[in-house]
Amino acid sequence: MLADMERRGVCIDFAAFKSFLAEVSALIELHGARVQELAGSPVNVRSSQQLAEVLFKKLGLKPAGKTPGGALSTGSEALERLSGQHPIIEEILAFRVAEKLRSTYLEPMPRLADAEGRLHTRFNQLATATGRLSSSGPNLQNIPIRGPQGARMRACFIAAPGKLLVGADYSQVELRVLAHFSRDPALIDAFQRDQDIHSRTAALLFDKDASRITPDERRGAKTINFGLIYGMGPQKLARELGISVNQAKKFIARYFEKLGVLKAFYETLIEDALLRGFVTTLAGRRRLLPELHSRNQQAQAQARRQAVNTVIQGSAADIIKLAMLRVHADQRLAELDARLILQVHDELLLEAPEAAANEAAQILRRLMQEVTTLLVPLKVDLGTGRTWAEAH
DNA sequence: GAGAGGCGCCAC
DNA sequence: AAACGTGGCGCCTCTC
Ligand SMILES: Nc1nc2c(ncn2[C@H]2C[C@H](O)[C@@H](COP(=O)(O)OP(=O)(O)OP(=O)(O)O)O2)c(=O)[nH]1
Ligand SMILES: [Mn+2]
Ligand SMILES: [Mn+2]
Repeated sequence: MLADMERRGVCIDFAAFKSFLAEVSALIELHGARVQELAGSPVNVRSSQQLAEVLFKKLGLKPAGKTPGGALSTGSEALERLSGQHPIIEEILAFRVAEKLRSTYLEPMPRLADAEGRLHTRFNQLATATGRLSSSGPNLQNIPIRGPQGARMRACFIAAPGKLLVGADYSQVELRVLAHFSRDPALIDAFQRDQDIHSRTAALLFDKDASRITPDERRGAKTINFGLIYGMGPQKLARELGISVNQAKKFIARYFEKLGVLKAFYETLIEDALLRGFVTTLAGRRRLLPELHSRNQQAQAQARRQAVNTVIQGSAADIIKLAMLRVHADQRLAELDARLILQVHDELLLEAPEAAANEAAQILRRLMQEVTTLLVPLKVDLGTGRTWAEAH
């Protein structure tokens, strides 16, 4: 099945890639030149070492953090803290955004397409610790989606002439899996009422009605929700939310206030993992976590977070893999000539003849939702269109 | 020129 | 950068 998906590939819009690349290249020129001017001496903006030299020695800015290797960080989160202190910061950040698009997506991908204009990834089955697939050569699981540039990037991936893309993505999938495993009444209740926890968190964070939340705001809420359930600390939360560390501590306390059963589940899961030396997913996949017994507190804490994450992320991976087998085996989808082309962790993308797309979408949704029965419903969001931007 | 490690950053 | 986790890839730097 995965080999079929790899062989089939996905169609790309060369003209869209080309015009996007032209605009992005102009931005790289512009911001690159401004960085040179503001630095006062030639500097390779692509070199974090040279950049640190300019920012923290020449210009005397105060470093906002260090890298794991001990160097002064020039990562975007560290630079944003210096925003406003010197105009070069904004220019570096703008350069980086454009350069990322050029170097990772816009230049390489059109060159990798075959004679029919299709791009073929590899779906790796043994590359992750949790049971997820990975994608490489090129990676089609990390195509930009955020902001206007994200939408434009996704619109570069299209259906073949006469066909449509059908996208299906599990709603809040790891929160639902967590509700199932933990049996926490507050979580179970939320999903039995078909609530959108990401939107709810976004509404709280941005202080607006849940119905008026933008996709990017909702993505921000995901980071908070998954961050918190997988053990994010108050310092990072404070930074994410732009609040004080004390406020962040209170936020975390309030977040888990009504999730006592969830907390107890974490305890049981860790106890069990300590005893056995591994954790187990829904389908029985195991991950060994020897660091749970480490004398190094940091390594042990990391292993605890990994234990929790692996059960949930790995079970979500089990679920979609099973669904993919059902999709592949479905007679009606085969008759319709609706074919799986991509998997993006909890999303499936099919290519189907225009006239068949609607029926294919309904079948796909049903297969995904009903692939297994949890204590909460599995919900699938659908999209259909000429481009991946519309199908997501 | 190849390969490794570090950094940085895209996605889920 | 930080007590979220899971990935892959481009560029730089250093080594051989
Ligand atoms: N630990 C962690 N996991 C994440 C993060 N982003 C996504 N994931 C995992 C958990 C998600 O349920 C799963 C699928 O990602 P999606 O973007 O589809 O989000 P989700 O399904 O939760 O919401 P949605 O589809 O928008 O209703 O990937 C993250 O920032 N941290
Ligand atoms: Mn989803
Ligand atoms: Mn998704």
